[in-house]
Amino acid sequence: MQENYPFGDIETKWQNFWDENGDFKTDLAAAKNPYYCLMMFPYPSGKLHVGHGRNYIIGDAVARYKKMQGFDVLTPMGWDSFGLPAENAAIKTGTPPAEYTLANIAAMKEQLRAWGCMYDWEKEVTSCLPEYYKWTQWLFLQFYKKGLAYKKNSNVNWCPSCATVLANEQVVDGCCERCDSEVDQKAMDQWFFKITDYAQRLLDDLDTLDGWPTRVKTMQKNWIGRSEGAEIDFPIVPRADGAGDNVDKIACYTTRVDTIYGCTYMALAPEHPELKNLVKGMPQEAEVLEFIKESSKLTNLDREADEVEKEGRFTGRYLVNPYNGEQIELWVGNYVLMYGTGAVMAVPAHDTRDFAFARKYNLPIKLSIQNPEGSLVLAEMKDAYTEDGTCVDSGDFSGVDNREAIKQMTALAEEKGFGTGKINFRLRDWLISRQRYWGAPIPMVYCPSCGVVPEKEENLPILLPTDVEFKAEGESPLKGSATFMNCACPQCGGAATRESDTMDTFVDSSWYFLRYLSARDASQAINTEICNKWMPVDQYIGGIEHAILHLLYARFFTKAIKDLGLIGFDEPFKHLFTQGMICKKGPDGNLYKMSKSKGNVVSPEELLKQYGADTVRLYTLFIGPPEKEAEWQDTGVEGASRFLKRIWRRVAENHAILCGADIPVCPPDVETMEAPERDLYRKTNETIQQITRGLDGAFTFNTAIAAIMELMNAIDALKISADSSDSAKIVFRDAIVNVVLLISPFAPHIAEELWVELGHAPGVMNADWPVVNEAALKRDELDMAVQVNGKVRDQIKVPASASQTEIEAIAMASEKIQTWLEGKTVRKVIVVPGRLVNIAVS
RNA sequence: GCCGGAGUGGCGAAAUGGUAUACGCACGGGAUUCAAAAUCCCGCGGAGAAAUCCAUGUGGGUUCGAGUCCCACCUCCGGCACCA
Repeated sequence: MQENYPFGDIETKWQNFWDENGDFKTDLAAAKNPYYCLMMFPYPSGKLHVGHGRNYIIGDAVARYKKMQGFDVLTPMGWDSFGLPAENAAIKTGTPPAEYTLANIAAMKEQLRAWGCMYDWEKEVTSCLPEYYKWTQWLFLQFYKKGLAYKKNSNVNWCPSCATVLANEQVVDGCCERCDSEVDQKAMDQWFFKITDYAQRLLDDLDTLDGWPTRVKTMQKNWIGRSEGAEIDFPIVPRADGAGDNVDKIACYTTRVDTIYGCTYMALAPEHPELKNLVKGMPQEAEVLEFIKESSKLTNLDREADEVEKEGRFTGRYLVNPYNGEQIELWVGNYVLMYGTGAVMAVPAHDTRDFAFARKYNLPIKLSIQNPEGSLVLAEMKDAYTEDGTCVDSGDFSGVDNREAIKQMTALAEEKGFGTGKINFRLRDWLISRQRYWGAPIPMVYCPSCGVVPEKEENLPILLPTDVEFKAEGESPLKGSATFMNCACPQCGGAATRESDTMDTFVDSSWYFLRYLSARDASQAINTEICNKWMPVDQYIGGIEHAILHLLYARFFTKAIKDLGLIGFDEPFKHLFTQGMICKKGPDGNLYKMSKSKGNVVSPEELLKQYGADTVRLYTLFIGPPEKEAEWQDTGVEGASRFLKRIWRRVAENHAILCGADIPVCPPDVETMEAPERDLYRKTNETIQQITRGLDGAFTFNTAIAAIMELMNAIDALKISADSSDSAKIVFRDAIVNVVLLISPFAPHIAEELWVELGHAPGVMNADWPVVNEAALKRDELDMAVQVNGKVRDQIKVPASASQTEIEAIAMASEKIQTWLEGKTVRKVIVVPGRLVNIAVS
């Protein structure tokens, strides 16, 4: 056996072996013990850095571990391959998006392979290929039939730089998530998915996701934003001049109907649909219209500012509070959003924003909730009181607890017909239209006689045309393609035009995990039987950055597809693991997540050449707890490399002993061992126990690897040589074999090579995960600490069989302890078997 | 502002309420070597000559015993944020 660790040779060798052997191919129908290990599929940007690598390395370690535990593991990989970068590359270089994308996929496949990550490529899905997007389009049609896909003209988020609309989820601080340009509001006809129909289910089912990090569940809960309240109609006081209005009342949504007796004005959103009519012909009209104009300009900037001055204008109109018949002023306020009804009843005494607004414009303030101490005095209030309390000056409700009043007052509104209890969600419908080329075309047709018509299923896929021109500005490239745009109406056969928008790429990634299970099936999108067998995904692994967008959409799709009768489960991912990002110090000395723009990217190529894949994998897993962020340090890689070399060297140095025919092939026998051998044998089994426990609960790869390092230290402590006893050699060999088994999910290539060197048939990944020998863990004697008043004062050895009283006696007999007890009264002695004795003295 | 998470050596970090600092990195010393690299051995929180004392962001509390549990506060990170 070679003295030096030839990582380059063995890594190529075993990667080829796994391929040829089909070690990661899964027979979906025949599998008896399915385990679906899923990693978020990447956008094929062309190059992965070691930060991306963490996701695949963790996933591969889990897959290999589960395989050794006897599961039929499915680990597929695919490509989230529609999206803007390919289109931007086309604008820049003229390379067609398909060509650019497929070249990147090929390059990244090689990178993944070089890392030793094994996937069942027979199940590969590529979202930009017609075989896949045909079924994305098909799902769109099913959603359309069910009323889940609809078209609406609305104000949408428009990114001028990407020249496309964005979903609310893709707007961050008023800017485009992708390019950081400021997002405008624009009225457009757009396609939406009715995710709001599922708001309640998306919220409720979060409680069933025990295997998800609470952090992610909380983020989704906040995003869905459920609130319980009431919608109350305020009648409009007719104009003095007798001119009519379109409506005779304004509805407002409130979660605090209990404060309504303190309502002193109402404020409308500047975008409120009735606002312009209500002020028409009023003396205030010009001023209000000017205000609307200014506010709409400010909308985006507002979002970025921490606190924007609340401003408003009186409309000249009045409303009636239906509870007490009082007339209140109707205002327009820049702080009111077009959310709920776009109108808020203002209760300055009990809402911070209304308080500030009322102070600014000298509007009346009325107390309607008294705090439990009864100490609120209106004249002394510096800010609104927003807590619970008792209703005051609230007609029949005075004296009622405010939480109770909400129920009673809502009931009254329903009884009298001027209001109703209502639940509101912050979540809006999902805008999926994109005015871009590189996405799945929305399979809808516009016919002059039939109107909006869905394409026939048998005509799918609606292929992306190739006769298009890519320009940085202007309309969607699809609009310029006559071959694409002109079509026959699916209903009447007459000349018609296609929808020129394509779907948001998040649509593609909302169901790919189902498609892996029937990736080559040209006859249907989803194989119900196989899906029900393999889903939900046992372990999903990906970045925290997808906590809301992708994971919420995928959950919505799963529920909608279930309602279509295609699958039998509500939630797609049983366990979710979100790994932390890998950061590195940039040239300026600050820590950033790895990115090209910060100049702190570590490419795997150089590292693989210098150290090999196993070293990079080992370091990536050892760097820290996998769910936390970690800082990449080049010296750390060196350490991982050193450790693998050390394992290799131990096997090479002791090859004769490890494979020698002169040692009996039999399991270690605890009864006949000398003490040092027993210590090592115990350590080996303790290590197996610790690592197995760690990997089953959380993914404590870092401590698992530390445990293997400790075991290696213990192996070296035995100082084996040719002259050692058979018993010692057997224990030594057992320890080395277990090191190889335990490290194999993390550093699979070296493990495979050493496995063979140790005399086994090739294929450590198909070996059984080691099992603890309980007999090895037993001890005759235990080391225990003796504390006096909680401070360690001595170490004692006690027989493992000693009773608590016996342990106490041994502790008390210690000379050191005696000196600490001198002149003191022992009040209490606590014995924690196997750990310590604590003597409390006064 | 609201909701999460975190704060432990020079650094990355360990620790079911039970001996704080495992494991690794860096550093120092020694062995080997003509020399170096590699490797192997030893040391490595602070103060102190030592006994011993002090150390897990700060201050309190519960407990025989707290990094861990409770209360208050400080700092950092993430999410949400005029949602009525």
